[in-house]
Amino acid sequence: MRLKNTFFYTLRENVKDEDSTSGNLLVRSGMIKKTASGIYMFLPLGLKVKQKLENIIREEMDKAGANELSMPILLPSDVFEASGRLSSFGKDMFKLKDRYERDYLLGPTHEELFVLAAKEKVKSYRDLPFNIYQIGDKFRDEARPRYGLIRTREFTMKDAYSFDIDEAHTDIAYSNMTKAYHNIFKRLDLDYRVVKSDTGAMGGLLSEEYQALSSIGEDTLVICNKCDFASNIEVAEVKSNYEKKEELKEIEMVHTPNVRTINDLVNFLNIDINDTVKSLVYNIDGEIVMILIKGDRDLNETKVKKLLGALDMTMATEEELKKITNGTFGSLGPVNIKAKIIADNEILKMTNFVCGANKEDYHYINVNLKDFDIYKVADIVNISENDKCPVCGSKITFKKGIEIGNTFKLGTKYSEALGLNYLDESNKLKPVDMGCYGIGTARCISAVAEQHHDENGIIWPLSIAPYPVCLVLAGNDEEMIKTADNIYDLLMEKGIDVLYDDRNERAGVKFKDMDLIGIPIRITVGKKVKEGLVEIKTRDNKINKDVKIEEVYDNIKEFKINA
RNA sequence: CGGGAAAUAGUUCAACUUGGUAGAGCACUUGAUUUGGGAUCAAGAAGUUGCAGGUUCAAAUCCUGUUUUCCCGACCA
Repeated sequence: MRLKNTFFYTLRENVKDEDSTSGNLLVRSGMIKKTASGIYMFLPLGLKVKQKLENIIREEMDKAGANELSMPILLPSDVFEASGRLSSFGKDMFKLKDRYERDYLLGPTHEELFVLAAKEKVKSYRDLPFNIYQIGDKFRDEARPRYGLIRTREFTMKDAYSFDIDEAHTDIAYSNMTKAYHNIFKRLDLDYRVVKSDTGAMGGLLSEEYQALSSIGEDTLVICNKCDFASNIEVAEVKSNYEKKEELKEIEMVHTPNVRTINDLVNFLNIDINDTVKSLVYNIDGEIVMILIKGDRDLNETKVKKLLGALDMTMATEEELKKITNGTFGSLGPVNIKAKIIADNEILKMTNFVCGANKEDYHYINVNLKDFDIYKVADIVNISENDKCPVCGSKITFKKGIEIGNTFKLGTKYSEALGLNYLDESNKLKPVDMGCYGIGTARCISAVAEQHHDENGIIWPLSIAPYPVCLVLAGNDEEMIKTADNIYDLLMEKGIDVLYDDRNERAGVKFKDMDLIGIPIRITVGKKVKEGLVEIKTRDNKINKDVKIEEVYDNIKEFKINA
């Protein structure tokens, strides 16, 4: 494409409403533009990248035997009522009414519709297995959109669903998808990890996430330095070997003026943080519950929810706190509390510890298990970098990741809720076993830009660069123009998509722009045309050489652009 | 949803404290000189100061409301 007379622009300065490097680069290079919080335009260059990425996904999905289809975005609410997710998605859904006041919503996800589609086909075990997918837009009213395309309210996603007769067969479909995912993310040149994760609102048996490593990642990944253990922190098991055995002393109340936090407490009483217990009060599905963890630990709400089968948990308000104690937030403890108590595993190994006395400015010392009743004990804290790998006991490392894809074994949750059954060989009615596989396509674009850039701009991998090759006309005498025109015509004829910068700009401006938008291969037609030479340079600076004009195509061929 | 900051030309910001003709850099237009890493000089064009109300002779500036955006946190298949 010739740049002159096309919709192309770049910005020299960062914009103020983008918070991430990748977001700013994508905006400055004229690929995307924010319309409202979490809503973006895709401009010509950005759309090219998006389409290339989607085509890679499409190729790999089709190769894996999946069939593409397209689902509507505007959905009647009752589709979600049947599966019970109208309430579990809650505020995240964009809701609207039609002219007859009937309830509709913009689809935040499409499991229900895919099940409805499958019901049309599936009658017998002979109709299974199959895998269907779409690449389409989802709408979620995120509380806090951020980081460019990483967390948006309208976004494109590939979602695929496998349908099988039982779990064993879903396993086959699942590993098939796993292979396809590795192919896809390798082609995008992403540095990523596969981690175990929470099944969350999806429900189901197993969930794995594909996480692109990045400092702006919103997820914390726990990775073993030795074995292949890798997990999202929200489900990483804590195997603590903490234990302290002492002769039990008698509980005693002490005056602790202005002590509010665990750190205050440790400093004031001059004690080991391991001898303190943090008491947290939560409203869990309407019930006020106290949760006990060792003073240096952070609570993992995902684990608590899973333990109780709860949907919603928020920290108690002052009003809610008053229902169970006269104490205030800085002085809570389990002794004589009027609430169920849930304790972390480590609490059982502690003796003579310190906790709040449910009376402002007072704490108990020498508290022991005999001083209160525990309703449930479980692993409910976040793993820390000081903990050991729960599988092999080696050292672990934390990394930040952007969730670019996930895969679920759903089991029969949706097929049972929505009546997707088949007749097996013995004429028995059975629910279909399902798997579900997502990729956040727009999010991948940001992840790639986040991992591949330098101070001058984006460095796209060949696979999704808006154009693989740019041709810079660095001068305006006739011989140069003629040479550049010829090269352009030749390469286009050979099927190579060239971005020809024939603008009436100085060479420096063109170089800067081509670097910013990140075209992987640059051909420069300049002064050396007189000697019969042009320059070939790659954006990553690995190649920078002069070649004979008649050998340009042979050189470009070596990059295997259309392979 | 809680806490904080902000909204002025396409964009990044100034002017607000102490009310009185809204300025600059980048981008844009024209001309000259330049021409391989975001050129220089000169001359221009560009704004209902987010919106609505109020105070005042006079409001970008003070007051009230409202909307939007951003940040920290909560939340988040």
